[in-house]
Amino acid sequence: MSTEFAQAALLLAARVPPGNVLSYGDIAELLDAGGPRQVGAALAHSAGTVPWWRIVRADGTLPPPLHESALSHWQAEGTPLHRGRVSMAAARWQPLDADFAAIDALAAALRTTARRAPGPNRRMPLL
DNA sequence: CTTTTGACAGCGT
DNA sequence: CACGCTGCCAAAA
Repeated sequence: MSTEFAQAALLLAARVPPGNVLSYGDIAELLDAGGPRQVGAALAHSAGTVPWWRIVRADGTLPPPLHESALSHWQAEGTPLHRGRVSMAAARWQPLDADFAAIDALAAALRTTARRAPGPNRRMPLL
């Protein structure tokens, strides 16, 4: 079972529309919890259950093994690229007001459920 | 309790 | 553009 943060990170990642991306750091910042590395850890553990190619490093690249395979997805979705890497300025997802509401709710839920001993009934209020 | 380890980020050289 | 370093946060050893 994954941590609350991991679930929240994956849920948020799943909200990123095709053709857009968010950086690992963006996820952490939007959730106002953890850090880029925690987001990376969450995705690493997810094993394909989310559109992982929409979460990239701040410079628009992905670590060696993933970068190449991500290219086909980016091309298929029409993600703005620039010299083989994602053009962050153009591709970065700009959440709408409705999205922010959902994200804030998610972050708030995370804040209240996280940090307590892993009890039998820890549940993330889904979107 | 301390150390190591990551799908990271930013800055200096 | 490429390294190299430091800062970062949490989980695992």
